[in-house]
Amino acid sequence: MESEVSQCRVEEALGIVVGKWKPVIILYLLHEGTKRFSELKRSMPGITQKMLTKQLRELEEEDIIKRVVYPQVPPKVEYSMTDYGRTLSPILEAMHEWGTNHVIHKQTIKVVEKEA
Amino acid sequence: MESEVSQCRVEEALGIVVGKWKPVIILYLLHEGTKRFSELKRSMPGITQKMLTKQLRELEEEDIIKRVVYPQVPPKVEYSMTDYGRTLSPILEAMHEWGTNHVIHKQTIKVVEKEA
DNA sequence: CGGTATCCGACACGATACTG
DNA sequence: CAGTATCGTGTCGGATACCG
Repeated sequence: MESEVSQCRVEEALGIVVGKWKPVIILYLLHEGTKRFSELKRSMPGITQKMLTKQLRELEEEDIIKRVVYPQVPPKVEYSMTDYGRTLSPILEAMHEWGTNHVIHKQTIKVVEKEA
Repeated sequence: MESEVSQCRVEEALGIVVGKWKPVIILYLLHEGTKRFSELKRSMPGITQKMLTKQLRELEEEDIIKRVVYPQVPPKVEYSMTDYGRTLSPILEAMHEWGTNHVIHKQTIKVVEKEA
């Protein structure tokens, strides 16, 4: 098996989860199930409607989340993970765990550097 | 356990591996061991010296890779993964695998859409 | 309620040239 | 060989305003 740099498919996965709010959205929907647009917005202080809409559309485009519109007034739109989207769960959880540890590791590095 | 959006640490991990060439560099060093700057450059067609240097410096900064300079003429610099950097391996491999499957999945989606 | 439309700044990335 | 330095560009994300 040749170690061909050109056939690295990490970018394919990264492209899905990269984005200021995408990991948060995915983890939130994974843990909380189905949520309305306004609930998502309320759960993410600082996000603008434009950004939330954009990130949701991109995730929907990649079949990670499902968007259901209820034709009524006032409008109601619900978002949830697709079965396929749920396959991202191990990766996201692994990154969350690694990231948590990394925060600690960075402190360790700084201490070592100071002692040197 | 509260599902607090603000304490999502996925970004911490993402910040390390995001970058046009970082996943490629990491996977290459994971698989091939220690490599010189020129070997890395030769293995990544299209990368510029500036970008390679920058990505390597950032990975070194986070203690993912190790940089060893041999004080001689002409210069020789070797790069390799740190033990800590190797802890990224499961995540990178998982993303590579997921990404490989995603390429196939996208085709499936398009077919389904056309039939609809 | 759940969106669009428009403008704008920051920065990632690239091309190119120069250096100990 | 293994880098800097400089300049240019496109995309991402934020602020703000308006709409069915």
